[in-house]
Amino acid sequence: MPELPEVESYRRYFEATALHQTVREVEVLDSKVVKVDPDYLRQQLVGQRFTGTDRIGKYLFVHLSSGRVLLLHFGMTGELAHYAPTAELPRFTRVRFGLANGYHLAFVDPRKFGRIELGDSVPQFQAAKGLSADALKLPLDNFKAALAKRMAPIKSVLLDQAVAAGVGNWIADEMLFQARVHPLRRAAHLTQAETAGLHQVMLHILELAVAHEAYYRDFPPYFLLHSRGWTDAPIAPCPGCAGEVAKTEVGGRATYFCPRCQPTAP
DNA sequence: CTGAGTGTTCTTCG
DNA sequence: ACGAAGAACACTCA
Repeated sequence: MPELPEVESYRRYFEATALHQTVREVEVLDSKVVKVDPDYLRQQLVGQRFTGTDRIGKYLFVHLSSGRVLLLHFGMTGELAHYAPTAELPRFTRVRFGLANGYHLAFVDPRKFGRIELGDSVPQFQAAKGLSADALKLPLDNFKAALAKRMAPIKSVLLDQAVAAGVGNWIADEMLFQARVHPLRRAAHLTQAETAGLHQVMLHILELAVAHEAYYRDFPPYFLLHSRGWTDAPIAPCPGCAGEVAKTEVGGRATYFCPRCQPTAP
C-alpha cells in the first residue's frame, strides 16, 4: 500500500485527526519499529504538540512543538488508525500515541517493516536517507540527470528513492507502461523523449492517484494497475492492446508489463 | 504447506 | 568510491 499516494493520504489523515493535539502517552508495543530507545521517544514526545506535517516520497514527517521532527515510514504494510477512547487497540498496532483529547493514534504495521524515528529537521532526514526531491515536485532536468548515469534496468532505477522519491513498485510499472518503455531497458540508454515521457506520466499517475486517495478501483481503465489482480475483478488484459499482460521479476521485484506495448529497444 | 507481497538496508563483488 | 545485484528483514494471507 504505502507508496507516495498512500502516504499523502496518511499525511492528510494525520492532519485531520491529530494535528494540534498534545501527546499524553506513548506506548511502544514492538520496539522493532522504533529506531530510538522507547523511553527516549516517550520523553521526547509526551507533553509536545503536533504542529505540522511534511512529506517527501514515502516518508511522513511530523513537526513537534519542541522543534524536533518525528519521522514515520510505513514499510510495506503500515498505516495509521485514529480511534476513540473506548475503542479497542487495532490489531497489529506497534506504537500507540495517546492524545490529550482521549483519542488514540495507532501506528499499525503487521509486517514490521515500518520505522519511527526522531530527528532535528526534514532536510537532515532527507540527506541522511539520500532522498531526491519528492516525485511530485521533481524537475525534469533532475530526473534526466539521475537516469543518465545508471546502467541498471530502468525498472530498478525508478525504485531508487534518490532518483524520484515516492515511486514504488506499482507506480514504476505504471510509468513504464504508460510511457511504453520496457522495464529491462538500461536507464542511461533511454532517449531524451522517453525520459521526458516517463517524467510526464509520473506526474500524471501521482496526481491522479493522490486525487483518488490511492483507491485503486477508481483509477481510469487505461491503467495497467488493473492487470495486477488487486481488485476483486479477475486479472485484466492489457488496457492498451487487450493482450495478455506479462509478469516477471526485475531486481527481485514483481514486474508487470505488456510485451507488445512495451517492446525492447533495438 | 508453500509462496508471494506495496520497501529499505546491508553486504558482496567488481 | 560507487554502482549493481542479491539477500535479509518479519509476518500475514491466499
